[in-house]
Amino acid sequence: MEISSTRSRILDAAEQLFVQRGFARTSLRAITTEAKVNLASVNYHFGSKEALIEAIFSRRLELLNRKRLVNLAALEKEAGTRPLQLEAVLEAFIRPSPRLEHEPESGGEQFLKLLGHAYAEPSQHLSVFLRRHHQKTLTRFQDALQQCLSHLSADELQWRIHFMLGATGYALAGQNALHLITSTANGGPDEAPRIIQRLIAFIAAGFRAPASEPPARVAH
Amino acid sequence: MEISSTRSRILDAAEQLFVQRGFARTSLRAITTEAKVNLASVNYHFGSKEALIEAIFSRRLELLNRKRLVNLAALEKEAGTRPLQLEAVLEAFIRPSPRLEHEPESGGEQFLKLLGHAYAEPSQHLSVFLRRHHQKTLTRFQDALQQCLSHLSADELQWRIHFMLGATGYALAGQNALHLITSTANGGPDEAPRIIQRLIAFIAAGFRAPASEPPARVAH
DNA sequence: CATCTAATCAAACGTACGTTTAAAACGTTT
DNA sequence: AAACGTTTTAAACGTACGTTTGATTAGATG
Repeated sequence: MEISSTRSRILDAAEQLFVQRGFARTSLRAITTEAKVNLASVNYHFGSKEALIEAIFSRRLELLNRKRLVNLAALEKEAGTRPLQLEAVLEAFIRPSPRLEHEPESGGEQFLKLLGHAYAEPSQHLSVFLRRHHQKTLTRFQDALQQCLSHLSADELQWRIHFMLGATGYALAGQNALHLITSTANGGPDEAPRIIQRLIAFIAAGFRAPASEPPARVAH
Repeated sequence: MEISSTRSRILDAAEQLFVQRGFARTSLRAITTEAKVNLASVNYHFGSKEALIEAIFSRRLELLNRKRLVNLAALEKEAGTRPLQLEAVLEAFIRPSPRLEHEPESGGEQFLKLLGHAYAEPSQHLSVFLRRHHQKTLTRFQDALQQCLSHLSADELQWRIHFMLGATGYALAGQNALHLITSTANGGPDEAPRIIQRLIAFIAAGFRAPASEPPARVAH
């Protein structure tokens, strides 16, 4: 049973165009032309452009975060009473990113770029929406990481998670910064597993760093 | 001699509004109203909205990258023939970020948020512009880092620089992700030095991680 | 076959936008 | 004070946008 060809055609076309051009600079007319549907059908099926954007994120994020939680649960089950391995936890979090394990059927290869846009986008509404979607997953992983890294205070851990999100998002979302450096590294399509491996090595070391002591009060 | 009160008023107002609302959703009318100047003066002084955006970035990035290079040069001079210390190089790069050493006179406190927007913005024109501005600084720092980290291949180093940029930008640009985690960490205004210290500890450890070996070819 | 609901369609609406124009005001030079 | 280039101003232009409307079609229900 197909829920509505029109509905999904809009979602697919919109996602693709939003990735390429961003939210504001992608018009409903461009979306409906690409999707080969009538202009009014967006407002009919979704209500508004903003609601369409949310629908796109819901579709991907639910799957993404579910996979992350499933991975983590499997990890914990396998470990039994032994402590979790840091790298394994990180991999459980990062692996499900749509772009990495390219899933052609779901077409979500470039979705992470969209997440990047969303976090940079200063729309209050959207960021509240994203927070709601991520919260459960993040607190869950925070607990798991705290177990691996008992030498870190909760504060310190949160900051490092923050850094991890930044490094991950940036690494996966764009080639932009890659070419900032005169690049010898060409990102072939199958470099993805290599990137994730490098990323995890980098982040794991960052997490394992000794807690930084408070800054000394300097006279000037 | 004041170059033009109108010109700088536009730059200041535009920068502030762009940070708050993004590029696309900030109209010239909003900018000129905020700046208390005539609508047409933007096109008179800058030519177009896009040129205005570039002017804003030029103003900040030139100062930012100059400071970074000056810091690095001072570091090298001080070190003489001895190898540079990794943390010092990282600090030379990150410290000049306008938000951290808040310089009220230049008003660039929130400029990093704008950089975040720019990198997420899929406008080809803007990203080319930014690349041009950053290139010299980044290759310079890449060389310095390579000296500190001779165990890393050029490829591996570039990726780690990439990760660094992500973590840094994300950490400094937004409180967004902070509150993704149910946050006990409240970011007081003078937490900035603490953040930078944590950030450098995290990144330095990431850089020092042993080079990740190529992934084993798995049958499935 | 009649009836009803959901979906599609072409067309139009109102608005907000970046940009242009042409006149006025200003400041400096002669 | 006259002439000139520069800057400011109010008004308008044309366009592209998100959304709404009302008619039409399609498919299910009785």
